[in-house]
Amino acid sequence: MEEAREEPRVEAVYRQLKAMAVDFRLRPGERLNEGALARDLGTSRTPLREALNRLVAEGLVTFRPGRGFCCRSLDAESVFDLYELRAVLECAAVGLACARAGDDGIAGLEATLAAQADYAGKTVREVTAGDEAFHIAIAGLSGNGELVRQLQGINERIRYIRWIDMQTRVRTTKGEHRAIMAALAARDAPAAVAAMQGHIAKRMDQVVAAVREGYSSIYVPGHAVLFDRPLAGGSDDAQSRHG
Amino acid sequence: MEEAREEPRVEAVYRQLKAMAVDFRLRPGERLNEGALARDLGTSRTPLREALNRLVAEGLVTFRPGRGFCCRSLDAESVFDLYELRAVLECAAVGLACARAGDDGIAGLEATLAAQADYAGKTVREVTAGDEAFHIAIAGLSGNGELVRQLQGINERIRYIRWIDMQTRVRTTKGEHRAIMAALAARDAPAAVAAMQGHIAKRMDQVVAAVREGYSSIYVPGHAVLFDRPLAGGSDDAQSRHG
DNA sequence: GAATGCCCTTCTGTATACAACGCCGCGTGC
DNA sequence: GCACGCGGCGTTGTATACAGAAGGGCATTC
Repeated sequence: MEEAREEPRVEAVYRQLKAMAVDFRLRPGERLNEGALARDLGTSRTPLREALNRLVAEGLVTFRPGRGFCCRSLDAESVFDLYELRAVLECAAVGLACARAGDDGIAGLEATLAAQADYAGKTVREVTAGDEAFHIAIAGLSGNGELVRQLQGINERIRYIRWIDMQTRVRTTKGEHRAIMAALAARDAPAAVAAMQGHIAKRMDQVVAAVREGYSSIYVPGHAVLFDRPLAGGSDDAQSRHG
Repeated sequence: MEEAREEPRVEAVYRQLKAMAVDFRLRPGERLNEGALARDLGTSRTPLREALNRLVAEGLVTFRPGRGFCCRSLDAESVFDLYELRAVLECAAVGLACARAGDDGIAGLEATLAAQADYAGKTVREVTAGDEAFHIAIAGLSGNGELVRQLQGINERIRYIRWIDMQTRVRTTKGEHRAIMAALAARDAPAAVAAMQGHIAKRMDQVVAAVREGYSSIYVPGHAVLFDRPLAGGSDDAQSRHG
């Protein structure tokens, strides 16, 4: 079972467009030319517009009647709001997970975390995907499917920022994840929530400050290639070697 | 300035379809015939499908490739998840509002609440709209636009259930709202969060139980007319008169 | 020289046409 | 008698055509 071989045009277009919007290959403020975009994606305008409408509802693309679609912009306020919302949801998730997760679920999460221990040779994209997967897995352990769904929507909108952030913060992430994991394994909800809150809030401060102080060249062309460059470091002991 | 006189077809279609989906005039499980629906709405299939795609992304409509669109269904699990998520978001909102709301914002909210005191002659739809508006206004005072946005999306999905719930619970709502308002005015975040949590959790238990125990005729045809019937009661003193 | 109005181009908004797929009923074969 | 296959009908999926609006450039006028 490689994949469902029946994939409608619009589905492929949708996924491609989403990927383009997430990593800002569609630049904000710039009107998307439907004709050209449809040609590039090898389709017609009808499925293209259907896909774009879905992305509008998800907040990845904006739409102004008569003027067409354009990619969202990431100002400091939106980033702050999204990070704050993410913190709220993830803290709630980990608290619920402490109460509801099965032992096998926690064991599985620990295994996943262990598998991510060595990030040597991985790209920023891959490491960030692992980070996101860890957080989503916790949300999954909360048992609330809607919570997972909302969180995924938020993740898509801040993924670009997390890529940037992850370029410099790889090493501190792991320890914080371990602390969250430990509290979760101990079913210590207050500790888990506190650890999660601290984990996200620290990132939020750094990220929002960066966006606010004019580093709004977050979406510069050519930036994206950095995310596919393998990282230098090895296991988490690398941190002490650098110290 | 009555309204922006330039309203594209798709926008009108979208709002009409959303209204139909919210109050389950589109019945769940039943395939929507695009041709017929387009004819009914006086448009063609293209804008109809664009609107439906937006509703899919919002979770009001589901879509299965090759088989078309149909209205979401509200099983007990979804309702539980949505209420739980709503509680998480609203508790966070009221906590943030305690810290951030301006005095004028709080005054405005108090005025709104006072204006809702008398529900004599109002329909369930109207009273529920007021209830929702109160909660959304609190979220607005949190200063987090994304939080408001997410909450509105959730509200649309559970509005039908709140209509049903509100038929019997009108009177208790008001006192609870006053308690939340008082804690918010006193900037007492823990009390406000606790009041909000209790307010929503109480409703959640009742509502989920009702859905779970086979009262899944929540979306029976003809049910909707009840929501447009004026209520009997008067001001909140009515409660003591009944007691 | 600058500003404003008009025309042209290009793009969006919507309808419609056609192709492909799924669904249902019937017939045939085992 | 049951199951499998086939064909017709209806629906969805996609392309394309056309109309209307927005934006830009040029000319004209003050």
